[in-house]
Amino acid sequence: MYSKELLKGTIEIIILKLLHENGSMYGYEISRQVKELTDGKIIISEGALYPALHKLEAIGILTTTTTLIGKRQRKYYNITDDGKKTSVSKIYELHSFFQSLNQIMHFKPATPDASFL
Amino acid sequence: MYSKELLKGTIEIIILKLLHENGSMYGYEISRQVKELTDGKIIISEGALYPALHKLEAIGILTTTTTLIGKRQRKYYNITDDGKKTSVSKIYELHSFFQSLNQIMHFKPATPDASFL
DNA sequence: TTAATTACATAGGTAGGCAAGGTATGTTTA
DNA sequence: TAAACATACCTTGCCTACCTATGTAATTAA
Repeated sequence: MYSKELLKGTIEIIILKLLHENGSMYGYEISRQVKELTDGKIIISEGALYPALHKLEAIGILTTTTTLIGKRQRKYYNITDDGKKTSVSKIYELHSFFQSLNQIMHFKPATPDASFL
Repeated sequence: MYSKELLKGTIEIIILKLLHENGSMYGYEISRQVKELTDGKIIISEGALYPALHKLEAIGILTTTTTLIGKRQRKYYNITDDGKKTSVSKIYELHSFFQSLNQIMHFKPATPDASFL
């Protein structure tokens, strides 16, 4: 696992990115998918995930629909049109930040690339 | 300027990277150089910079030598051998984190690259 | 002579994320 | 059949890195 500080500010963007791609997901599914996509290297804890989802719902970025699978509830988070716009701008911001950081870190040649949407 | 949260966890790494490259710098110089390298897009505030430098000094990553320029003091921070090791591992960690994030964000093709040292 | 820049520093507040805990159902395995 | 693990939701309390604001003081430019 990485230094806990690095993840700050990125969790919300990760959530929005996944929801933008998939339209609708439930909390546990999001946490699983992040773990799977990163080979277990990025783990979003529940104490970070659920408060973040609730906040995004509260500000109208997400809506929820709850269903029952057997007796167990499952709460789907759906991204709104507003959320999609927010998602795009946040992803863009993260990408720009990376490029700025690269000007210091020289991780790789700065190849402008906007294929992330 | 970027979301303040994104910078979290990276300030220390930025400081170590610059000091590893230049051997010795003073606080104000570091803040200027970060601003210049990133075209003003990344600003390290003094309230973040000086506490970070003091912390790194306290744990033996940096040493200091104070000189006088006219009547004004200037405090140079020098990176120790221990600091160089820390620097390398932190930079590597940041690079790995970026690669993991890319597996979610698809910013660009994941081209393994270790030319950042 | 006033403003901007250089150069250091600290105090107080914010907020995101973590650790830990709680509740409950479903499934596997020993 | 019992224990262990996985699924699925959630909250509280705490940490700490960072920001804003403020302070001091010398130097330089307008």
